[in-house]
Amino acid sequence: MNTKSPTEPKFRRRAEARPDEVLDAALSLFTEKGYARTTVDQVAKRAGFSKGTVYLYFASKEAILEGLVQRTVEPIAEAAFETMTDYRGDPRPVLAQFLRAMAQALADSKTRAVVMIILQEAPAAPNISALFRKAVLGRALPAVTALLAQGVAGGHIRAIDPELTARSVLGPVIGHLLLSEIFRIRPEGGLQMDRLVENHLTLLFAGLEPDTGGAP
Amino acid sequence: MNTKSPTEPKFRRRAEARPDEVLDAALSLFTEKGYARTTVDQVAKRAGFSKGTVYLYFASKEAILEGLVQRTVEPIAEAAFETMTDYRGDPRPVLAQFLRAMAQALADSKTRAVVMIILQEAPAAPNISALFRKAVLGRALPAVTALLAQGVAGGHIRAIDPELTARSVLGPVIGHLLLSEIFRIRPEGGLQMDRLVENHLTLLFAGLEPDTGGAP
Amino acid sequence: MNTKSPTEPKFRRRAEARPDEVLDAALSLFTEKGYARTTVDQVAKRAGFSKGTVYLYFASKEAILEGLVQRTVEPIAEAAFETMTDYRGDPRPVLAQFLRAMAQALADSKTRAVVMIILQEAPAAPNISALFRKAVLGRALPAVTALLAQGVAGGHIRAIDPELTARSVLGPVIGHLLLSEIFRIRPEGGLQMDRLVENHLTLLFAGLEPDTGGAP
Amino acid sequence: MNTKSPTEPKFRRRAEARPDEVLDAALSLFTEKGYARTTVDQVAKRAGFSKGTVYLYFASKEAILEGLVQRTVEPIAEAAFETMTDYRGDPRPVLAQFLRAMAQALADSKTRAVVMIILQEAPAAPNISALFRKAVLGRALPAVTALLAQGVAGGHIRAIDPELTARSVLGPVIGHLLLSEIFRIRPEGGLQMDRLVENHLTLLFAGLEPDTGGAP
DNA sequence: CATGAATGAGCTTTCATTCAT
DNA sequence: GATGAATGAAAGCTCATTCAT
Repeated sequence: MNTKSPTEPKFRRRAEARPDEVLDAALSLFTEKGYARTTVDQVAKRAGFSKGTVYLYFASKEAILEGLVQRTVEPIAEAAFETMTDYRGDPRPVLAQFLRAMAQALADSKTRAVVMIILQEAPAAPNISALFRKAVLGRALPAVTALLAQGVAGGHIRAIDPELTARSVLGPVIGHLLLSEIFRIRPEGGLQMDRLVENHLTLLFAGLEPDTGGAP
Repeated sequence: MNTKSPTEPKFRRRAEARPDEVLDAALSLFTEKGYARTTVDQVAKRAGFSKGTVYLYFASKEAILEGLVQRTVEPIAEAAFETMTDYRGDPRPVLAQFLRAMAQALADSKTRAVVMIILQEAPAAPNISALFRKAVLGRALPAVTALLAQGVAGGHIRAIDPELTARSVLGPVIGHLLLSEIFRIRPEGGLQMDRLVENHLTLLFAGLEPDTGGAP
Repeated sequence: MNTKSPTEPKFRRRAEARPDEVLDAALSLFTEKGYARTTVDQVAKRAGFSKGTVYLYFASKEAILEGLVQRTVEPIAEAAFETMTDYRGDPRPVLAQFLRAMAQALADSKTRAVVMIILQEAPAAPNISALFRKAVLGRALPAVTALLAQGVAGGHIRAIDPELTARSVLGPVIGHLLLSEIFRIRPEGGLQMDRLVENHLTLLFAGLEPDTGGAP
Repeated sequence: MNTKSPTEPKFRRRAEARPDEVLDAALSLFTEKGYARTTVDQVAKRAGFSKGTVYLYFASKEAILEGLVQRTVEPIAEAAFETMTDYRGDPRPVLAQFLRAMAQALADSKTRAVVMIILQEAPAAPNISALFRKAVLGRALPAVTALLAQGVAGGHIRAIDPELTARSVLGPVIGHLLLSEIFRIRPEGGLQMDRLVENHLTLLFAGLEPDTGGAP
């Protein structure tokens, strides 16, 4: 027999979980209605406490958004960029590893939701976009570009433009995400980000194959 | 007895031009500050008349947004899908034509801006995203998918998954757009959407080349 | 029969009187309950329109306070300081004129109320106190001090400290005001600021009389 | 079984000191930022304990203000009015004694600060001003008035209006205080309330000298 | 006793929308 | 048709007060 009251206690003390509860509630609301149309009061209610409590943990509504981004972005960034530095040789195995890491990160629906919010709010919230640019894009794009450049230089891959080709590497993943999250257009059976990545890798790897000279 | 001033005003905008002027003003403001942070008054001022006049032509702020999307989306859709229906043969020339048409459409900064606004406001205004889905995506994706499927069936291209490969076809363009518009990450010298497309086509076409299993 | 509705029109247009109506309402409320405990909504209601209308004419609650001070302070300042510059001779007639001007200004209950509000809000609202200091005190005190100093130098009055004596000149008026407005302590029959000034002048003039040397 | 820690805490403030610590903290904050802009939390923090503890000793924020006034006002009142009752003769020595006592009381910066707070909060907290009126003004003014009246009656001083002259006696001290505390206008070298009083007494005593209409 | 997490009423301010002129 | 003054329902945020621990 449980000595605990059957109803939740009105006050839970010293809850270090609070900030995360706020972020979770905010995330679901921001996803549903967008940041601008979500009120702090709604966030509080969904998290299960009152407006004032939110402000105990976050200085402003915008700070909630930043907290959300920070919580999500760092892990993504960590996971993805370790293998790429100073690699020499055929870039393809590294690209495969990188894209699969992205697919895995984006398998988490919270991560996906935060990425979408970043894309949506970045133009109006400069520090959000700066944060994401610094932690993710500013590292991923140069890394892929450099990887491709040395692959071209070493004759491992076709002589494409490395900077533009970086978009061909990453773009399909982003596009797939957008179609799914914004327009609800996704393959039967769900997102299937890993299948997307594998199909994309097949195409990409064949595309990158150095020209052996003898095509009709 | 003519109570009217004998001199006609030198410039009198025709009333029919009004809605477009409102939409232009709204577009530039929505791009600068986002939909939510733009006031109807600002739109009116920038368009050169007063708040009340805006409401003469648009029933609500959201109607302006819808008008904006409608005005832009229709032409895009028209331009892009004519060649693709019931085509038989190697899909690559058609894909090239299609992607170049997209590049051209997106060369117009107004078009780009509207697309970005759709991405940003989609969760808040579902009818906006529905409009875009119906007019553009719901036609482009099936068309590309069908095109690829018959190419695979006819042995013109490698045996990839047509539905997923459609993302590999379109994704890089979307990704390039996002990087440029949201994060201001773009090649030196500007967007260069056509260079992106040409580089992408090179890669894509090589990637789609059927595996001949051993060259000539 | 009057075609006009017997009830006041809901919308009175282009009312240039609005700012003054707001200031009058604000003044009475600030006097009753203090600035901090008065809400903008109360000001609006008392002025006879809605909250939003107040913000059509004043950018913020604090701007109302500043408007109030500005409206009152300038006239006071103008009225009082003309005669005092570069005067040579017995200061007493000039002091009499000056104090009577003050008494007259403070005979207006709005002026009194604003002065009280300045005294009350100045410590917390630095620009208020700066405004009053610059327009009134920064001119009145040096003027009186200089007037007394030359009176002492010319042997017209007793050898007192001019700077401190300026407080003896002005203090009774201020004190009388405070007692009346804050503590409701006033002579039977009302404020009687002019009687106060006349009594004060009698005392002050006798006090300033140069010592003729022959006292017991 | 002693559950208490065996080592006594080195410094344990006696609980009786708490209210005074709260009042001191409140006084400094109210002086800095005004009553309305000071939060109970700030008071608690500055006093060195937590918000809840403040409410152990004071029922409300306003009760702190009242406590502050009460603590200060009583001693002033006691100090000042002993000599004045039923005095017969030339009022001037008594006035000197009284004003010097006031100067001494106001030499204490805490006392000055409380007086200023009373002036500022009076309209919002009528019981505050009532307290001060009852304890100080309601006694001081009649006392001074009566003293002057019997001085006039006895021919010791000029035939002025006793009630209004009471303002001439006290006003300079009040004015000096206001100039210094509200507008930071004070003589070089600080407040110098005693110099102000001495200068004022010189002037006042000469002013009160009965008109002998022709020297000895 | 002491704490500080939690509350929610209430504040200032904004702005989409209306409508008399 | 145009205008812009007026509205008032929110929104973000603060803070006096309470009370479980």
